[in-house]
Amino acid sequence: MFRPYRHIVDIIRDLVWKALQKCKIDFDKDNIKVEETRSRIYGDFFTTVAFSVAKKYFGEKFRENAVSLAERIASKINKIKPSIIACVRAENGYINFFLDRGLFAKFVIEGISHEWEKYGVFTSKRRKIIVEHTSANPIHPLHIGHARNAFIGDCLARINQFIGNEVSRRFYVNDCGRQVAVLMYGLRKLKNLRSNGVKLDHLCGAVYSCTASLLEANKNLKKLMRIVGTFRNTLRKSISKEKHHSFVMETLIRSIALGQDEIAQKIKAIVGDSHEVASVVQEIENLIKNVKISFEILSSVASKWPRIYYRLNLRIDSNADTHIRRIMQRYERGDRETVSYIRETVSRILGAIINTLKILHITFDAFDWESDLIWKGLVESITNELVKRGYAYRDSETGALFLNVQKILTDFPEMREFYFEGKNRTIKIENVKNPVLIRRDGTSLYLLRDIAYAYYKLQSLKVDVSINVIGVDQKLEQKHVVLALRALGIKDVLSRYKHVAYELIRLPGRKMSSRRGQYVSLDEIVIEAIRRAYEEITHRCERLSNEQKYALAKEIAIGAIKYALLSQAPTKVITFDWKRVLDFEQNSGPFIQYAHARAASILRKISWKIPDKCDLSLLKTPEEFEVIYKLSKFPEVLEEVIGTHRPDLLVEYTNELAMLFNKFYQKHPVLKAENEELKKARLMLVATFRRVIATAMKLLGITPLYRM
RNA sequence: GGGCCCGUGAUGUAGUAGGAUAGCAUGAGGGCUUGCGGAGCCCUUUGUCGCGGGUUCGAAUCCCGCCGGGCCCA
Repeated sequence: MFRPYRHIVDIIRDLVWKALQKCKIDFDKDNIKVEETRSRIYGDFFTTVAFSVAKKYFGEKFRENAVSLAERIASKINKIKPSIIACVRAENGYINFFLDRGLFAKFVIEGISHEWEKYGVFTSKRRKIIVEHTSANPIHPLHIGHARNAFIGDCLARINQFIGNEVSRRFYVNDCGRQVAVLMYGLRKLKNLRSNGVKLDHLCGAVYSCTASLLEANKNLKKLMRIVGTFRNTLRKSISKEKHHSFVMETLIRSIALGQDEIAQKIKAIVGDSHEVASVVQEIENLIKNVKISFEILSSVASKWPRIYYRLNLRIDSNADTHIRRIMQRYERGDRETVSYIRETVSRILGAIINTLKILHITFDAFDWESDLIWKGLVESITNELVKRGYAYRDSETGALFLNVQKILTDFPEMREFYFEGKNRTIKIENVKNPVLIRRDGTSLYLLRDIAYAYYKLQSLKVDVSINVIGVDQKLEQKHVVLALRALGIKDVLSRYKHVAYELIRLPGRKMSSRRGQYVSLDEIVIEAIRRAYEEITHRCERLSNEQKYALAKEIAIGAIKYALLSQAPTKVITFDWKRVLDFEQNSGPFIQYAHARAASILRKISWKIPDKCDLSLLKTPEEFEVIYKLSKFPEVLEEVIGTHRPDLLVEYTNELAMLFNKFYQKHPVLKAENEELKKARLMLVATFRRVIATAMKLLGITPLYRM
């Protein structure tokens, strides 16, 4: 383990602490904050410890004391400092540290070359870890929302593996939900459906969207009809006194239903605005809005997949819901025919999904089927255990089985802060709502199966930590999972089960939805990106063969897509934009690949024979120093990424590193350096840079390119 | 109605365990190449850090209230 940045910070902290002691000032060493300066005019590191001390010991005359204190500390440090710190200056209460750039260069580059491809590993602890990610419903193609999930999960898995953890990448196959049953129902209605060369996940996605949209539209229509009936009665009652003709009511209903707002307004004016009438009108208007939306969706789905849509439209049953529920029940029960049909279909769709991910260099170690958890009896035993321990109860009124979150929060105080996120003063435990685990009709909810799965991962697979990349919309549900695990006796659940929440990707103006067929599929993005990259390459390198060009274009395209999606903090909502995803300019995947290729090109010219001995302390120019300084922070960045689950920090780091290298490259010749010694030292710097950025890129899942 | 997240130049963003002149990219304008690969580099331009209070020597950062967007639960 080599952590140069941290090493220097420790040295400085130690110096400051010793100086404080000499000044007879008592101050906790861990509270001495040493940071990187924002601008080099203030040196390379600084500390504000003088302010903290002044605040602690002198309330008034604060400023004077801080300033003079900083000066005293600085002069003390100057007497005892090691040679790697060139000088220490007090300015305005700040204490600034200037490195000896030559010694620093030697220290950092020698250290890195000792570790080489292992540089960046910041811990020696070995742990068994699961990273569960993507876990998309196996009924439609992946869209960019899933891509964000996959990239975050894959990056975290890669880093964990890199630092020496035993990592298992898992995909949770959600095959017991209603969605799968809906798809199966649709497929059955479309016997002998031909794929015509369409990838299976895309074909099934179309069937699913069409089926689900039709079902939703029917449901909304039925609801509307029902309420219109009620509305008539209400109106009759409230208007009869005024002896309006029923003709008026009919016209009102029709005008609302047809969206003739003006007419509706006029009639409402005549009828009058009793509360009763107003609320029913409101309800009808909402329902009509829903019906309208349903039909808009239907028309968009129909125009996308006319063949499937029209065939389905003719064949769908009026009681389709019953059929679907029956499919679910048969599957859960293990009915042989249903099982083999669903298993086979889902496996094939899953295969198509895996293919998409494989192109993006994302693979899995295991697929955990939801149905297996049920068939093995795990869900049942978890339920029994929760009941036995008194954390699940049957509600006499509703007949449903609830998870007793209130009791868990009462019994385990440490879970309160987690659940309320620090703001436990405003909410009371008795106001918390207990979630349902099993409905009255005996069907279980996702929550229960998710609890079983989480329990399985931690206890049966015996891992230290389970990292779960799941959208923020699941936040509450994930909290319930953690609470349930605590109730089941896992005491250290808070440190072992991590929900990595990421925001969803939106289409301009609306949410992405597989159910409604509104999405941009990952496959089409990949294809388009490769096409763009291929075009670009054709302009640049004419000599390459078509296969070589294609292979390069593929890696560049993948780099661009991954970069675009990983570069933003997971907490931010991304609105999808082709321009951003296909950006090959600066601050992009290809940009860092280009920097790597430039360094590789230099090294290729010396046949990769990196000088073994050279005077690294010759590397003193600002451009050289900045690259080295950035290199020294690599392990710290990885630690931060692991601690916060934020791959965007690594993306940012890599981009900055590439930028600094480009600046160095532009200004200082390497192979044509002023003298032989300097050339060797710069070659060493280039080799070290290439090594570190290659590691960083691999951790992001972006392929380092040697030519492009 | 209750809770969580986000709000930073025209656009997309970094910085939020308080610290110096708010960093970067895109866009726009100008310049650099017979080269260690120009998918690059340099310069110019654009900010009431959503709004209003408060705490502090010091606030984009912490506290309170509001506004806008997203999500979850009703």
